[in-house]
Amino acid sequence: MTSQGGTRQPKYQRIADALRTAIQAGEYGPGDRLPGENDLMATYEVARMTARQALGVLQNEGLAEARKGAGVFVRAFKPLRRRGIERLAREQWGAGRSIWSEESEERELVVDQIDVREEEADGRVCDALDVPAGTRVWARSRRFVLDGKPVLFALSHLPSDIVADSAVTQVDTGPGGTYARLAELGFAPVHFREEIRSRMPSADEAERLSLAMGTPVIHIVRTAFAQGGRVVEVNEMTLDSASYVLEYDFDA
Amino acid sequence: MTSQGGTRQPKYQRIADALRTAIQAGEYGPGDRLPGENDLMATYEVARMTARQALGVLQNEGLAEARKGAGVFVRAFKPLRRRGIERLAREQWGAGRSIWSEESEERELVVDQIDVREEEADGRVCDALDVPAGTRVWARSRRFVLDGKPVLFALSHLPSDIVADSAVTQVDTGPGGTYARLAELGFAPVHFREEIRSRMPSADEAERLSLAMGTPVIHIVRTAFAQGGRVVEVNEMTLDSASYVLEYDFDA
DNA sequence: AAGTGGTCTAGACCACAAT
DNA sequence: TTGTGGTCTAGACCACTTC
Repeated sequence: MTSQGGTRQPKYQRIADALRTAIQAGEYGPGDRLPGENDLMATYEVARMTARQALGVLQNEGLAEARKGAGVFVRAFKPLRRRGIERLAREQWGAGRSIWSEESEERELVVDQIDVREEEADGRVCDALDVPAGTRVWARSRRFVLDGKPVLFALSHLPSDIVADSAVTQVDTGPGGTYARLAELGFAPVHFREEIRSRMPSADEAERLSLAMGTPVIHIVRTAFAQGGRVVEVNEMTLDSASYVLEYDFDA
Repeated sequence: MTSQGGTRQPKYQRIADALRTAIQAGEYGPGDRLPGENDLMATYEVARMTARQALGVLQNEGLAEARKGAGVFVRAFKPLRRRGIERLAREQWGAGRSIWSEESEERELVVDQIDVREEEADGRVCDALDVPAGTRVWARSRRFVLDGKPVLFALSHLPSDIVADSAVTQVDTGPGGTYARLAELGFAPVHFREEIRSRMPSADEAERLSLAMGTPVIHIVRTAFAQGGRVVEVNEMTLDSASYVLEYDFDA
């Protein structure tokens, strides 16, 4: 009687299925506590590791979240809407508004872990910026924390020969941000390309974004082009997938 | 000596870190076999479940893939590039080309699990289509398999009062596909909105797309608008995140 | 203090893949 | 046939949260 008792499915999957069904039926709402390891051991007559494995399935699916010493809870989602195209319209940053003001209405946005430095671009960045190997660039990295929850980490690279003497090299880039400064320097971005990937986070990323198990990250690489086609910025963003829905609006 | 021996990290994490470092250093390339459970038990002097847990970490990160009876292997990635905006330009489907011909150059594309039926739209679909509850709609679902690997599952809904007597209700929609037929009916899409989310797959989705552990799905909901703003199609797509990079190109 | 999840051990049988 | 990963048991100690 070690494994299946006539059925094809492993015990831990059957237990996970039962819990998942209960969640979807609304028996457990967002934030509710699920039956714990001890409960499952008793009701299903299985060993600790088996009950654990069942709860692990739900966590890996992103449906549940374990809190040490407290229990396993149904996760709640309330993602931000990020309008990929509107938010970069010239009027937005031209008017001195932050690109962030719209999507963080009524919520407390903190930008921390800010780091601004000049360095020699590595191969990957040179490729993206379309500059020769070893070119000097400014690197700006920062983390966005919304209502106490880290939601995004951004790493931006700009060629030094363009931004060297501007506020882009400062922690505070001033009204309208980096793109307003680039415009003043005669390198206003006129075209953008965003590449989107999704994958599971590294342990490092999971920590920086306080990600629960079973939470992928969305990776966006935005390339900004000035008139004439020169690349003026490459911005790599890593987002908590549970905190975002991306939106792109365009004509046929 | 049950858990840590002076260090803060769990053993299984240290083992996983060592393997991850080795992979990133190129000691194990894509497709290579990693040390198995028995190897790890011997070299790190741990129990089976601990070695197992270490390998589980890498699988959940999407870096490795277990093949029963064979071993654990480093995963390989070669994503398709999906150009979100260009691919929907009027010229593409207006000229009778399939929207798919571009991105599947030189590769064998099979469309299977095709299902076309009329039904009463549920609340979620009514909402998305902007029609009253209970409206009749045509539902088209199909799966795309590229070189033997399922990469995408699509479920499209269109209002019956628009498409009822057209080839949209047939398995084969004819040259140019659904959008060409809509154009002939006087409801050519002129505007699109794509909403993008990422999450871990349900067990069902994982099976339909043959997803390895640690592989998120990308969920795209595309809404097509005709002149005047009427919603003519809502298409929900579920993509294997390991098979895709999405690209959006637009002007400031 | 009691209960929870996190880690770990040392066994076991199974289905499957490679040889 | 041998080795692999998949499942499962029955214990154990720990750190943490809640009361």
